[in-house]
Amino acid sequence: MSKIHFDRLAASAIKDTPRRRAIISFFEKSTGAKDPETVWEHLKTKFRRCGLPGVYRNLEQMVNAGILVRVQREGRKRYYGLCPGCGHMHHHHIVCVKCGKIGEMPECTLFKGRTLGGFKIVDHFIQLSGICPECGK
Amino acid sequence: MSKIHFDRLAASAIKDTPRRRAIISFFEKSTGAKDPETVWEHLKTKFRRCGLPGVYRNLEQMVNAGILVRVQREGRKRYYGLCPGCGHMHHHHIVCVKCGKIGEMPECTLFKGRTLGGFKIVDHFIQLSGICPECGK
DNA sequence: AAATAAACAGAAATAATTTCTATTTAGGAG
DNA sequence: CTCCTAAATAGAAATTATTTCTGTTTATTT
Ligand SMILES: [Mn+2]
Ligand SMILES: [Mn+2]
Ligand SMILES: [Zn+2]
Ligand SMILES: [Zn+2]
Repeated sequence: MSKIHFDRLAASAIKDTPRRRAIISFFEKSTGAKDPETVWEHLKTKFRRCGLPGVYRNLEQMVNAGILVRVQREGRKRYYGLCPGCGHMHHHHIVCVKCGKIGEMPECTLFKGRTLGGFKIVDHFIQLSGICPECGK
Repeated sequence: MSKIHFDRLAASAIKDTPRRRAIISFFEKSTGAKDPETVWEHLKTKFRRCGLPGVYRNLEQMVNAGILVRVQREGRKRYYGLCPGCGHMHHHHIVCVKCGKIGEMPECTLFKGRTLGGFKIVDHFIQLSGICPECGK
């Protein structure tokens, strides 16, 4: 219910449009990560004219703006969800394997400036999956 | 030059075929991770008849057999390379951003049995990128 | 209100991967 | 060694996610 994502949208370099607000609202009202087509299905009920390419564009831009996260799951499809730590620095995410809810791994200094088998580590990507508190009950 | 990958092929559930041997040889002779089409281009010079779907199938099966690794890079294409730790347990890889060479993160107990923000961690995927010893010179 | 730049729709194209069917090949039994 | 069966394969076609393109609309600045 917090407005951090709307605030972030307003503060970002991309424009604050009805579509982008609707995308945030959709993610807030539903649980878990969604593929672009699912987001589109919803937007079509809100806007008379609405194209899938626009949804792709917006999702990517909102990731760059730090509002959304892109999560990697099985298969060759992308999924997006609200970034819980919206606006913070570099961090990683954990996705619930049951409901798709997204959690967060706030600080990560695991690989900072380290070397591994002679390789100097320059970047790292971590994708955790797990069971969220609700699904674990 | 070690035969671990051929040995592993012989020991695995999948058959030891000329094509699979040729795939291993190709990776041994060249440096770094390759996409399926690149592997195919090479195989076509070795076998008169050779189809891309077969290459896809073999690459995946050889990953399951622990001979190859699938690496995630930018874009929506897959890449494969020889698994240096071929036959060992669960482990992660580091890819050189310059030449694509694959290195290894042998033991990983970072997330074993842990909890993160209420999520019980059940699986994790780590993809590191870096600069290999040769490219670092 | 006019100008400028960003957002957008809709159609079409692209590119990677998968599916399908018929044919070939490898490894085991006799 | 020869036959048998299951696995492997080719080649064509289909699928699917994503991207590109062009013309129009919308938001923001002046
Ligand atoms: Mn990190
Ligand atoms: Mn691990
Ligand atoms: Zn859950
Ligand atoms: Zn290198």
